[in-house]
This record gives sequence, C-alpha cells and structure tokens, in this order.
Amino acid sequence: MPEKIRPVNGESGRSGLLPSDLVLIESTPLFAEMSPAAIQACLADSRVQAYSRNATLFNRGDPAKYFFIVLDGWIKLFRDTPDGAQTVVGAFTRGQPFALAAAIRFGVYPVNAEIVEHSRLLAIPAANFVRRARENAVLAMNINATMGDLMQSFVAQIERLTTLSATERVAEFLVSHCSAENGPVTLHLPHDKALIAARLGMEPETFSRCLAKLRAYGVESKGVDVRIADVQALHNIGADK
Amino acid sequence: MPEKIRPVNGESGRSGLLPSDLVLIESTPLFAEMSPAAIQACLADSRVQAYSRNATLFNRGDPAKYFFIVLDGWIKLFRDTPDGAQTVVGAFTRGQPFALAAAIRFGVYPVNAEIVEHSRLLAIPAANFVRRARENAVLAMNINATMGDLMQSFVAQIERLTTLSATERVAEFLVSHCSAENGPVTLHLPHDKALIAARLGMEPETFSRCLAKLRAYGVESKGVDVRIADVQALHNIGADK
DNA sequence: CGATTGCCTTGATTGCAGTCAAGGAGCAAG
DNA sequence: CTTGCTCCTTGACTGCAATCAAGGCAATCG
Repeated sequence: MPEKIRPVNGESGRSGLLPSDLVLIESTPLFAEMSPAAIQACLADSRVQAYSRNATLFNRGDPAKYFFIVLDGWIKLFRDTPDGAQTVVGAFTRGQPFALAAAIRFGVYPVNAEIVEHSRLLAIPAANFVRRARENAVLAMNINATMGDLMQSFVAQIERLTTLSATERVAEFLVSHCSAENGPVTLHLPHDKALIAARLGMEPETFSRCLAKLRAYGVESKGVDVRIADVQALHNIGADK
Repeated sequence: MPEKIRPVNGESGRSGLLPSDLVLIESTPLFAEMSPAAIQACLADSRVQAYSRNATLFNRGDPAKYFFIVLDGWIKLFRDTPDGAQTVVGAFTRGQPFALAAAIRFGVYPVNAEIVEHSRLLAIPAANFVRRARENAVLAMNINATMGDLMQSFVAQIERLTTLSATERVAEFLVSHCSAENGPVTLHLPHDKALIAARLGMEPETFSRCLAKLRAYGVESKGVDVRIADVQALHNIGADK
C-alpha cells in the first residue's frame, strides 16, 4: 500500500470485512449477476481501511492503484484551484464505489479524495480487478454501467449549475433527498452544510440564505434536521419562480 | 431505423463508408488494439447517415438503439429546461463517438442531439456491438477508456463552471484550442459563437463581452478567426486575475 | 463553570453576468 | 442596388451571489 493510505486502527486484510459488508458489496450494481465466488475473486488482496475525519485518501496525480467501495461514512472528491478554492465534484457513501475509472485505466487520480466523516472503505487493487474484468464479460459490462450512472449524474450536475439559481439548486437537493414524493417529510442532512454548499456550487453563506428563503415555502431547518411541509410544493419552485 | 433518423441524401448501408472513414474509425481509441476484421464485425449493420444543419438526431427519452461516430461535421448534446433554455453538455466532431454509454446500457438517451453543421455520422446498432463487447475483452476495456475520458471532461467542465469567471472560461477555451503552447497563434473557432457560449455556460452577449475584454490581453477576433498574440500570457489570466 | 473553538447565520456592499433593447456587419436573394 | 435575414456587438439596467465582517449558538475542554 502507498504511504498515503494508513488505517486508523490496526486492522488490515480481509479480516476487516464484516458479514454485513459482504451483503452490501454483493448488492452493488458493480457485482450484479455475479456469483459469490466470482466476487470473492475480484476482491483478492483488497483491504478494509478505517479513516478518521479530514484524512486524505489520495491526491490528484497519485497513481491510481486502487479503487474503493464505501462500507461506512462519507468521502468527497474535489479539485483544488490555484487560488485555494476547491470544487467538490462528488460525495460518496455506503455502498458506492468511486475512483473506478481512474484505477481501471491504470492512470492517475484526476481528483483529490478526503474523508468527510469517520469511514470504513474497501480498497480494491486495480491490477487484479482489471485482470478479472478481462476474463468476465459480465463484470466488464457492470463496470460500464457503473461509470454510465456516474456520467449521468455529472450531466445532471452541469445542467443544474448552468440553469438553476442557488435557491432552486438547494430546493432540488432537498427534494432529491426526501423519501416521499409529496406531503410533509423530515430529513436530516447527510453532512456539513458547508459541504452541501460546495456540492451545489455555492458559498456556505449563500446556502444559509437559500434555506432562509425556502422558509416561505414550508422548509424549517434546525441544525442538520430539516422539516418540509410539502415536498410537492418544493418540487414546483423551479416552475413558478 | 427509427423514424427520427432520416438521411439527407439517399445513401444508406455500408456503401457510404469512404476509405478515409475507415482509417478514421480504426484510429479511434474505441477500437484500439483491434484487428480490422474484429472492427468490421463490430460495425455490422452500421450505416452512414448524412444530416443537414439543425436536424434532430434524437431526443432525450428516445430508446438508445444506436450510438454514433462523427465522420464529418459537428453535433451537440444538450438538455432542455422547462422554461425553454437549453444546456449544452457536449459537442462532438470528426472521429469522436457519442451516446455510447446510453446505447450500451440499452437505456434511453439522457440528452438531445442536434446537428450543428452538415454532418456525416456512422450509426452503430447497440445490440450487435454489445454482443461483440461481451466476447471481446479488449473492446470492453476500450469502451471503459472512452467513457472514462468523457467523464474526465465532465469533471473539468464542472470545475470550470464553478471556479472560473466567464472571461477566464473563454480564455481557457481559446488556449485549449490552440495548436501551440506559447507565442502567437491564429485559430478559427470550431462553430457558432452562440454555441461556444452555451458550451461555456454563458449567454452569447457575455461571450462577446469577454472576447472584447481579452483584447487587452492580445486577442483579436474577426468573425470566426481569432489571433492570439501570446498564448502563454492568455494561459496565465486565471492566475493573475 | 467559563472560555474557546467550530459552525452557522445575518448584514452590508460590490461586482459579475443575465436581460432587454438597439444597432451594425455580412450574406443571399431578388 | 436594395431588401431581408442572421449573427454578432454594444449599451443600459437589474439582480443574484460572492465577499467582507460581525455576531449567535452549541459542543468541547481546561
């Protein structure tokens, strides 16, 4: 393992994989339609790593020898700009693979990865994985599907950034994190408001102001808990505003 | 073929493939490391189609039965918003495949495609292509690489949209389309200024104003021809501005 | 317990880019 | 040559969001 990757606790190797982790991994679209044995083969030499908040997982430009599946916690992918600002291009949580494209191409990571909150990750070496993909058409196509999903989310992100106002982006974010389609809902934000703001391409102050504006539409926020009077009404903000 | 796809001229079938087209196709990363015979197999039932300006190739939501390689011309991918605005998420020209991800997943196109200027496209049926990919590991990994490239361009686009001012985005666009790294360069814009503006996430008026601002940095534009006094100086705008 | 720290909110101001509107350049057709 | 058209440019104005700055709230720690 490269020196960048240091587990918080001493555990390493496959022993860190809990039974619930296995269930999680096997339900990932990346391993859809594959036998447990085949999945196990893909995970050869993979390791469970635990990281504490703010740890750096990898930096842009590092050789991409591993890709990861989040077992628990949150991580963010971002780019740094010369003047110190950073652009968050994605955030991943339980069950989601990331850095797959970079690892498969044996290239370098095109973004930085940082732990948002204490996380457990499965680090899967690219070399063995690619070997399996070359032999297993199902796996290769699963990789395509996973990357395709991510691409669609990027397209959606670009669309939102260019066509929606800050308030509308916040409204859409809230709606997309609601369990129900309509009626009153209480949800709790997945992470720091500052990080959400970054994901939505705005400053924390602006995010705060947008939440304040949305109070007029039945959105009450107290800390990380948000109560929405009517999800449907929030969904329509883009149309009537 | 779906009714949306209507060739401008009467030609159809493989006969439309010029020798120079074959060279172009074989040099695509999508078919890297593959034998001419294997490539031919992938192109079974593919057709060359010619389209005139402003033609609609497909709409968001259409079943993605084909993907395309541009033989000549320009096409744009975009999304429509409820209020009529449109977000351009990509533009493709000679040698570039597009709509690959959608076709491979047998899904629907997530964006609209429109012909920017008179184009010749190779339309490749997804069904046969996917069958080949399942049998040919090299092809499957080439697909991954192609999608990975596109993903990186999306990440870069998101970064530019969130961190750069309109003028800086224009400057970067110009630099990225220069042949040389420094010194004086003359280039001609690949398409309408209005389309470039859309690709850069701004209004045509703003694009025009940005070009005007850049005159102070040695950029002279006359129609679609742009002369840059010093590419390096332009490249540094992001830093000192 | 009071103090410190981190996170969030709010206020005041500035600047950038969108919008509306008008005018100019180039081109094709008549 | 004139007309009409499209595309581009420029101007004036407005509005949104970034920035700078200050204050509130809660959790942590000595």
